[in-house]
Amino acid sequence: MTLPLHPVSAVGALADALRRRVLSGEIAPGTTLPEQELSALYGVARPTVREALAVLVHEGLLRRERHRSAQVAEVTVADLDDLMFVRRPLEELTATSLAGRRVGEADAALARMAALPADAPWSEMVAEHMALHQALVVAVGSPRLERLYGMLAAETRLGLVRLREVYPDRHVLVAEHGNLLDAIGRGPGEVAREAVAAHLDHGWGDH
Amino acid sequence: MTLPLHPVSAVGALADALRRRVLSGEIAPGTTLPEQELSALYGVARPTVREALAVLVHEGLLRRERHRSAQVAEVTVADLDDLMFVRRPLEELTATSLAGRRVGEADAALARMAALPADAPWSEMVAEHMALHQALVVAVGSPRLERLYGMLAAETRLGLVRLREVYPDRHVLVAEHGNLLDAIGRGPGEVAREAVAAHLDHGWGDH
DNA sequence: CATTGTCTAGTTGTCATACAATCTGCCTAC
DNA sequence: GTAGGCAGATTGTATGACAACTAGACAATG
Repeated sequence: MTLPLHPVSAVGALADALRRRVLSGEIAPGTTLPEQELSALYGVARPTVREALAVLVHEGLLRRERHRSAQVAEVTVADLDDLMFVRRPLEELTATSLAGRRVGEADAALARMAALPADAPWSEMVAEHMALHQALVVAVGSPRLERLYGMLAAETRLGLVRLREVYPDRHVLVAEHGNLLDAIGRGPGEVAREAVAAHLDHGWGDH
Repeated sequence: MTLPLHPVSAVGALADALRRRVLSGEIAPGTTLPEQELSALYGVARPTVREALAVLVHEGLLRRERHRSAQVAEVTVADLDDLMFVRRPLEELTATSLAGRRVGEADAALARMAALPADAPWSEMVAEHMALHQALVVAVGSPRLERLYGMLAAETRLGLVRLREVYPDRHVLVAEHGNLLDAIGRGPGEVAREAVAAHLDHGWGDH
């Protein structure tokens, strides 16, 4: 078996860089991103910029209309609700599929989350949180589930960054995910599914 | 409210054309699609071709590796299973969300399906079938559900074209979908969900 | 005053061309 | 027969250009 080592393409690198800046909040929602400007800023050709923008548009981080500059997406409360609406069945599918299994990668992410110092930036918490869910999805071993979840992941993360108030105490977040992993690892499918439901309900029913 | 009328872009038109040819089976799985060739064939520039290919790759119709021509995806049985695996929760979500509603567009698609002459090409059957499911998804009104389903739709369709043997008698297909729409329109969420499960189980448990 | 027509500047959509990096297949040498 | 290397083909990226389109300002008209 050959290991896929990832030669970075210019588009990929640029997409990564932009994604990081958007997710960190450095580029505010609504900001326009003219292609020329990015081309000059990063020293790449405009077609390269276009492809990178297309990637981010597909991820839901940017929006683009004909003959108008790409804009950083504004995430409304309605968007977050919609996001949860479609995320739920996928998370449930993940949990029931994994029922009875313990996912090492997810446990590791939880451990890193728990080990974060109290004054660590919220964005790191979010990053580990996403890594945990991502690990679960990958463990299922369904390429399409992974693709679908990936599409939602970036947008979810963008939303989380803006909703940090939901979890005033970070320990609650850690504990909740501990329960989730336990329920998946221990119980039959039904238990795992309920744990997911409880988890998703917590921060989202009210705002 | 502004109605979105969409002027066709060159990329969009090219993507449509290629999609049609792939889905109709005119271009066999495994066929390579060199960019130059397409560029010359359709009389558009290579960057335009690249963007169009990127769209189809995202839809799962084509696969591309670095420095290799794009290929029409081969749909294995494992792929179809995986496809159903992720489609199921989304279809269930759709059905439960719509429970108690009758979707005019879906009924119309069903009617068109029933009206197809016995010797109509199978691909038309497939097209109306997809239109029906698409109509249901759209009726839910969740932009993200629509996006996710759209990603799976093209691939599903590619698979259906190769599995026409599942439904030797077309009337069965029509009847089954009639039942599905009825169950959704009539019953509470649970009934609708079961109807979906029954529908998806039929052609797929065995092959 | 409100509406409409027009102009201008800026940005994107597309094209043409070119070159470097890389893969593939074939050919040669051992 | 296998290893090594060469040539052709194809993609990845860059450069430059022009047409199409949008938005905003401004003048003309009712």
